[in-house]
Formats: sequence, structure tokens, C-alpha cells
Amino acid sequence: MPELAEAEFFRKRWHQCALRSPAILRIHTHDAKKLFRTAPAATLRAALTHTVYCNSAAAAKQILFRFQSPVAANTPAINAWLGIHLGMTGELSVFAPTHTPRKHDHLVLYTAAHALVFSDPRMFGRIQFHLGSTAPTWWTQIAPALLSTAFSAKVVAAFLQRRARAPIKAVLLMQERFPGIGNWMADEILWRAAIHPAQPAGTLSPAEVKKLWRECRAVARLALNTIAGRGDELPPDLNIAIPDTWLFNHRWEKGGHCPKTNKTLARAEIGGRTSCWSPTRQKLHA
DNA sequence: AGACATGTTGCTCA
DNA sequence: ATGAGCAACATGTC
Repeated sequence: MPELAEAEFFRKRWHQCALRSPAILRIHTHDAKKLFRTAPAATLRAALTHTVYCNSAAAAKQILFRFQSPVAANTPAINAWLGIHLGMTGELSVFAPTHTPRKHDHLVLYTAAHALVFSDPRMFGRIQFHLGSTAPTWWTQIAPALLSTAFSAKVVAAFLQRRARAPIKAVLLMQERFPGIGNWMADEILWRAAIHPAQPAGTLSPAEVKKLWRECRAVARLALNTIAGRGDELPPDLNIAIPDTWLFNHRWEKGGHCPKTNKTLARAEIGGRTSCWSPTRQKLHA
């Protein structure tokens, strides 16, 4: 599920509740070493218990939550940074404080009013942790956001040249330049830009590169607005918000049709991932 | 039963 | 050294 906008959706879900009841009273963790590979669960539990939630942010497919230890006046507060990557099947949800951890609830933060739950059946996600006054490098090193000025058409063009022989679809999935783009966003962008997913990145015309860059930003903006909501608003359901004018609602259904051309959508593995495109709209060229 | 899944990483080979 | 391709990870669903 989680790409750029879903990460922000799940961040808000925890945030809205954590804000109202911010003291962490108790923490449950599962034994999934894989998820805690860079932050041992015991260390995290010890450091985070009795801290207080401050704020959070989402970037790319990652979420950062900041907590502080209550300390005496005149003493600088210690920040505890919790990072969550949702992987393929990760999810953040909120239950009553009486919640009993389910099979795939790998991390549960109990406050007076809630149980903040991170669950992930496939365990492709990752939990990170850091103590210190400044944000950790695994957070600050995330590439500049699609909607930032640093993500310029020029920077995109240069990146495509370095990856000239790779299919453009594979290039869009590279987080070091396109933070937060995943399989469905990449297909949505290419469909709107009318570029075939297998087109080698170095063979895009200057006009196509410009169009691709614009659609990266447009899809990021639309996805954030519709999936993650505007401002502090949170859509009640992750699945109901997306209009049928997007490729999104047609790409997985068998015999799905392009909402622009009404032709049957094509599907193939490109760049190691299943890709979906509209054959009359997105054509390979020299 | 078997194919497939909205992600990353680490290994090969060119 | 750099880029491209692919298997592996672990579990659930159709």
C-alpha cells in the first residue's frame, strides 16, 4: 500500500491521536528482528517509554516521529526519533488502550487514550531509532521532495542521462531522485505524460522530460491532496478517495480500460515490476 | 495449487 | 568504478 501519500496518511492517523494523549506509558514489540534490524527492540522500548510525543513528518515512503523525555527546567530536552518505513504491507492504526497485540502488530505504543499500532505482515518495513538533539542521517539524507524547488526539471534531465539505458519506469522507482514514487505512482505519471514505461530514459525528448517532470509533481500533489487529505483533515478511508479518471482505479482489474482512450490496458513486467500502460497513448519510439 | 502483491537490498555481470 | 538486472526476503490473497 504505502507510497508517498499513504505514508503521510498513516502519519496523520497516529499524529491526530498522539497529539491529544502524548505520554507513552508502555510499549509492546514483537520479536521480528528483521524490522528492528537497525534498532534493537529492547533498546527502543527502554528509550521511548515515558517520553512524550512532540511532532512528526513524512518524506518519501518514510515517517519520522519525535518524542521528548520530560526533564528538569534549565536542562535541554533529549529528543527520541522513531523512524518507520512501511515497506510493502506496513500500516499505522489506532485502537483503544486495551488493545491486545495481534499476530502482525510489531510495535504498539500505549498512551492513556490509545494504542498506536504499527503492523506489517510481510515485514518488508523497517523501524529505526535515534537519540540526539538533531534529526538522524537516515532521515536527513532522504532526497529532496518532488514538490520542493530542488526537484527541478534540470536535475531530472541530468539524472535520466546517467541512467540512459534503463527503462524509464525503473528510473522513476529510484528513491535517490524520485523519493516516494512507487509502482502505481510511476505508472500514473507515465500514463499522464504519455510515455511508454519501457522507453530507455536517455531517449526521451527534451519535451518529454519536461512533461515527465511536471507530471511527477502533479501526481504527487494530487495524491497528497486526495489520499492524505488537505491540511489536518484525514480522509476516513484510504480507498474511497481516488476518482475513476485516474489510471489507479483500472490498473489492477483484469481487462481494465484506459480512462482516456477507453482501450484495453497493457500489462508486462518492466524494470522488475508489473507495469500497466495504455498502448495507443504510450508508444515506444527511437 | 500457483501466481501475484503499492519495496528494498545485495549480489552478479558487463 | 558505475550501471543494469535479478533473486531474495515473508506472508497473505485471489
